[in-house]
Amino acid sequence: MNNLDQLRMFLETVEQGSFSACAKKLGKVQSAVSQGIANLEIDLDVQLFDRSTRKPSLTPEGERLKPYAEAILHQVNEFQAVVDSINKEEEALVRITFDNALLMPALTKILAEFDQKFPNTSLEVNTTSSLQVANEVRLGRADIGIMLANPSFNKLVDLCFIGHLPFYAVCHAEYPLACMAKINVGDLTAHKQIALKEDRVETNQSTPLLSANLWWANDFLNIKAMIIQGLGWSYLPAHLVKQEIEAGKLCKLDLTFDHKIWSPPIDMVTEKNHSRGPAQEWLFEALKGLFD
Amino acid sequence: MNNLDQLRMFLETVEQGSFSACAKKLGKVQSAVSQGIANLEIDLDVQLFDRSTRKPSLTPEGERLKPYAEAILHQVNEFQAVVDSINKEEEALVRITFDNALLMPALTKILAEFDQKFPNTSLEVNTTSSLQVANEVRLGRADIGIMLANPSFNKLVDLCFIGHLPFYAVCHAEYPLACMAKINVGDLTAHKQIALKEDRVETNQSTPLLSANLWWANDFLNIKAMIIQGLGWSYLPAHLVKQEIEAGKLCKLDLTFDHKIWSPPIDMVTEKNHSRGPAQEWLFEALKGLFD
DNA sequence: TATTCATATCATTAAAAGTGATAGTTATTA
DNA sequence: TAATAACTATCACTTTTAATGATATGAATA
Repeated sequence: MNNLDQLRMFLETVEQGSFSACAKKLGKVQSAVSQGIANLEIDLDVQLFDRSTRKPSLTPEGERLKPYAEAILHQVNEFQAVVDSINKEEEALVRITFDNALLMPALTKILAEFDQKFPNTSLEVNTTSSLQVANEVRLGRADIGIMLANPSFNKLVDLCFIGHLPFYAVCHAEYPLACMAKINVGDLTAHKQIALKEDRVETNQSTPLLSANLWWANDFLNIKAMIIQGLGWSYLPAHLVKQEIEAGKLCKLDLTFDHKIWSPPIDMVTEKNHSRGPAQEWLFEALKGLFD
Repeated sequence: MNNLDQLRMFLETVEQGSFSACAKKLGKVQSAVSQGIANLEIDLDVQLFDRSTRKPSLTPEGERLKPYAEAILHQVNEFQAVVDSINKEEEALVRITFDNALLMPALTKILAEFDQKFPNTSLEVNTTSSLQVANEVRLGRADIGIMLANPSFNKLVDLCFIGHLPFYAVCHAEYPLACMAKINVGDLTAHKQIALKEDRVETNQSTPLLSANLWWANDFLNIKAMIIQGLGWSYLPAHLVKQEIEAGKLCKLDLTFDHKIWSPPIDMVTEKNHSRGPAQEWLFEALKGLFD
């Protein structure tokens, strides 16, 4: 086997039911198809079509070979798709790293759209702490990062503000604070607050520390699990607790001093002065609308 | 993409590390490869090799396309293998049906060898009762059958004696008969025998019925399960109970009247006056040695 | 620096594929 | 049944594509 055009004729003739219709479809003259398939049959030493009737029909051997021919042409199409992707200068790989507090439905939706638009570009998705995000980008280990904003990085990477991540102060529905109205700072001191350990040296926590009795965790999912156990209260990303609040499993605290929802700013991070291919560019623009 | 030879040159050059070595390997002159790859690059509009050094090395784009090219050629090889199979007149499918008492290691070993010898021939394996086996073959629903011999079929199909299937009389190690020496027919009457329901009208059972208290089952595996439960004793194919006897879980009965092991004859069945392709022929010959 | 090994290029030749005309065959229909 | 329409096979011819062999050039090696 050496000639893909002959395979195309083979399959198109099966599809169309005649050599001349196949020729029309493939933009050739009838005799080209007639000879092409005859040559294929000679090459393989296999009779593919039964020509005793007006319309050529597959022999059992042709029937047996058809799926194999289809598999070849399928692979050829995959190959061509990657060639086209290369010629559009699409990246082979885009790497995105974000704080795992940000793994929300709106984000995974964007990734799904990315898959549709760039089927030939691989995506590497990593989560880490916000502090590490900027580092990963700066060291060239990620192309795009998303993190809780932190001014100490603005010299090392390109930052782009994309919105606020709303946090709710929550506790379990059975926890004493759950049914309490108009909670003030003093009311909290007696209760355990579970807070994110952020390793920030120079700047504040992204959410305030209000209770005297503090526990720490390095991941919001850990904190959520402890809150569900009824161990205390905490500020948690709204998207992480929305379902549980609606189900009545967790409660938002009625804090008198939180005039509006606590919402730390979120930055998108890219390497300084770095050009982007179309896939990365698309993802960059899409992520700007993450909080819309 | 239209030219598989160019893809072969592409991959062989990567393999060999040079155009001239590739040419030697593919039986062409160096300039053919040089031009062939140049044409491929023009056709794809993708630079595959970096020629700045003495030995051409893959560009990142070439690296990215390499596995796709390999996939195409892999499918082409599969295609060619089936073509070769067809030209050796190998069957697309061979169907074998046998009594499920015969599903023994020696048989599955033969099937594994078949897979090695005829990778492009599908195998359909069915089990049924011995009585049905000959019918399946006669009606053209199986190519080869194996069954407990039954003379009533010798007009309808071709029969070929291939050996004896040894049966052991067994019971559970805790069953009263287990430790009894020199059991005679009278000793058995008081115990429950579990026998295969064979639906034979004209001929005898393949194993004798000796107890007055009889239970029936249509599958040796069912009988085995009941024996393991300690429900009674039975004649079972040796290969089905060998392990359990060695493990001391089941016991062979010490029958005074069974001078030698009970071993009904096994016949191989094929359609009358029917020509066989090479795969079926090989399987037929291999199965003759099933009991060696 | 000379040598070796490898690639690119090119004119030429060989092979393969496509074209258009024609004749023959199989269904359809008048 | 004969005429017609719709296909396919074949063939001489043209066009396109691939292979060849010779030569020039450039990179590694000693």
